[in-house]
Amino acid sequence: MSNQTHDSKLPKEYAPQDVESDIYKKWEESGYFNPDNLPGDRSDAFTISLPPPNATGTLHVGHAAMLAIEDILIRHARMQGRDTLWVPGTDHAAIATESVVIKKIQKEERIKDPRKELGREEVLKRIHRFVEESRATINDQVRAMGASIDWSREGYTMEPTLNRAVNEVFVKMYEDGLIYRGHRIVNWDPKLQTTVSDDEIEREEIKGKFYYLQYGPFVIATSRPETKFGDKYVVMHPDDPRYADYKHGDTFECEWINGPITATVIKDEAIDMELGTGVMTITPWHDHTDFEIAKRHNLDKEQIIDWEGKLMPIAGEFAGMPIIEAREKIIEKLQSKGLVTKIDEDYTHSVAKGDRSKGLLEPQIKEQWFIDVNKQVVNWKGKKMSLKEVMQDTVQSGDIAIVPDRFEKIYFNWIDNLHDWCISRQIWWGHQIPAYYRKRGNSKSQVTNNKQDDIYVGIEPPEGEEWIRDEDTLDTWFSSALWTWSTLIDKKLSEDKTLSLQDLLDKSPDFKRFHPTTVMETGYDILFFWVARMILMTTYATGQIPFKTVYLHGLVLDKHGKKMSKSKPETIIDPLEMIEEYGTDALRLALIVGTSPGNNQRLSKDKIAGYRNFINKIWNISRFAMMNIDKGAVIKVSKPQTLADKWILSRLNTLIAKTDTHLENYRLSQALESLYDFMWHEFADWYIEIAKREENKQDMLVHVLSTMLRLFHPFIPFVTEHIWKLLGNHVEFKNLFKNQLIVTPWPQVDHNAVNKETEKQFDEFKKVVIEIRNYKSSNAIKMKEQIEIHESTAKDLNDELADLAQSLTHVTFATDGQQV
RNA sequence: GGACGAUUAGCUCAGUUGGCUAGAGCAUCUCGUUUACACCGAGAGGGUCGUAGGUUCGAGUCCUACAUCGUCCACCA
Repeated sequence: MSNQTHDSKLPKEYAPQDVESDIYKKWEESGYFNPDNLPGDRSDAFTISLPPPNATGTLHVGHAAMLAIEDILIRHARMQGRDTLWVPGTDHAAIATESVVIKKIQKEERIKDPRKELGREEVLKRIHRFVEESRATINDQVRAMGASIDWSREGYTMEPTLNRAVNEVFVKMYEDGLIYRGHRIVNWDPKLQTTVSDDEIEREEIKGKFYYLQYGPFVIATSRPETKFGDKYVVMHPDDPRYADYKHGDTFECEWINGPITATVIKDEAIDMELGTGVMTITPWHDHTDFEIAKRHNLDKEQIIDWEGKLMPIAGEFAGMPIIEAREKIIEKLQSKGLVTKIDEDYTHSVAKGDRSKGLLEPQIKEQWFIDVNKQVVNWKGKKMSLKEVMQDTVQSGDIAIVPDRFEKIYFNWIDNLHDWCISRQIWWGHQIPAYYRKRGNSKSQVTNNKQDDIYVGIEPPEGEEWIRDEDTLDTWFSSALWTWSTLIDKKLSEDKTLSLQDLLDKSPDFKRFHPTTVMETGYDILFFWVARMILMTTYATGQIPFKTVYLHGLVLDKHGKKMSKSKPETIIDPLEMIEEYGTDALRLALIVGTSPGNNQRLSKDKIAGYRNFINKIWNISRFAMMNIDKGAVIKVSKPQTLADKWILSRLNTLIAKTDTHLENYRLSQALESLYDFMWHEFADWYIEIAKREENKQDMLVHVLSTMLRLFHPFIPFVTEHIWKLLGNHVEFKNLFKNQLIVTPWPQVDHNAVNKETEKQFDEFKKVVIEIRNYKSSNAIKMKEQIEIHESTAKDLNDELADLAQSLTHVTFATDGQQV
């Protein structure tokens, strides 16, 4: 029974589950999420690109927080009459998705090595299908959060338009010499069989052994003896007095793991004299520092560990062994030769692990594609700058602001340490690199991507069958970095291959209308991965900044301040379960109140339940109003009659101004706390209590309530929309309810209504009432029908207020405020 | 090793450019079924704002040092 239109039968408790999905449907049908359909004249664009959730898994509570924050900003802007767009989309999440699907195939179909057994085409087909399914699931969950997203503009990092953008940027960078292919030391993940970028590394402190080995006349120290087979260079600082007798380039014979070798002395300033013995041997193939030293002195490099993480034939009897296993055995052998001088059993050092695979990474030399971050060829503000410099400039100049601003320091710190970005990945799922190779001359051997090949880089494949495309795909962040503008490119236009990238941008109406975007709201944990790279790629490709403000939220932790993790299901708060139990609005409040940008927050069911109670309070305030207002009444905003009226109007307008200021400065939590406090502790606790005792409150009640519904709407869209409709059915008021949905306008401050003197008077009155109640409470036991009131307490009140005070305290005292 | 945070009531946290007699929610205690709400109402207790200095008419807020916890970064052999 739909009894909710009969006010007398409005239930005492608000049941979000009964109304939320219908309300969302109405919103979608209204078309208001699409700025093209918004009423009014709108020119000032307000755009947010939704950070695309990964195509894997489901929505977690971190996503929920992100959606709540962005929806608040978006709804507020829309109600203010701005040209408001929120673009959604999905990220293909290359490595993450591919490994999830591979594992799924292995488990469900018992195919050991899907890549080998099914082939590239079939595997990609499966991944596509998987992504389609999980995209639909995620989008429904985004809807459940109430996000007022323009679904008609949904983007996807693997769609043709974005692929076009990716290829265009790649080619442009290649032609500018910003993308190059070269043998560099990369982070190799033996588990996933691909390179990963510096930012995809997790470092972990581990305890291990530290071995001191006799190497000819020197003692060298290492934690990785298994890399030492090929070491034939011994390096020391040129100024080290201990080794002054040895000259750069000196050679000597010495006994080593698998027999005698000839070693060469190298002097290099990278050596720390204080550390260990001040001497080390180098393994350029498997260590970043060593690689740099070898490069400086043009030394030989040799691979010791293969791509699976096993020792190569150079290791002799140890060949084929995994490194950990080999380590002990090598030491045993060295010990038998008397070459181990000392073993430090308790040595902490850090190791690199892949943040996806969690497996140990091995530095390897490999020919890969890189983006040069130091080459000064980027046009920016009339100068030639490097990508690094442009990234610095955007924030330094204030073009982009980061909230909270302390992250600007962290951002600069990251740029200072930034190396060339390795962008090629040896996986299938992703944007394939638009590079093609052709064997030079008439060699019959296979194309090997080496220097002897011709290279062609372009949007379209080159003519001729002998060209073979690079098998590798691009780092997923390469495409995500284009997100703010690639999603605004007109999809039809992008099919026209005759247009340049610049043409595409110039001719895409959405790009011109909505870019740069207004706010990028995302977690601080992907500041480097994504935010910085959007700045890098967007400034380069479009000449524009991607966004004006970066708002960073913190992590959502469990009740005990721990990260929620899949391995500990009891710590996980599932947003969908919370929505089911408490309603979306309550969850949204719990995710916003008490949080501040850049700081982690704790979430518990208790907190959500607390805000569920508040939602119900709003419901009952509205219920009271509707029970006390004649059905079908035509409401006008009449002049305030009593002190209480003037007071609530003054407070209401102060609140509107305060809410505006807070929201403009991204202080969402404080905006909400002011609203909460007014609604409950001023409107409900005082004004409504007085409204029960004073006459003619209909106009004022509708005015305050409808204003509050609008102020609250960005934060708690469902319950406010629901009440808005009920109220619209109940009374007529300034035509505000006729369009049924709360879209516009945002309440304006009536400065005339703000009166500090009135507020002060009312505060005095409140004080008296509280004092009486307090007195009554402390004398509860002796009290019967009446109570003695000190003259001083009530003497300031006029007759009218004295009556009111009596009524509010259920105390009778004599007229003139005299004691009884 | 470098950088950045946090430290405010029993718990979780706000506190905007220095003006605060330091706030909220939860928890605790007392009272209360007054026709919006027990997912409620009325009241109470509870903090020398990590420590030590400094700047200022005035500091939770700015500066310095220290302590504890946490996060990020780094090519320590």
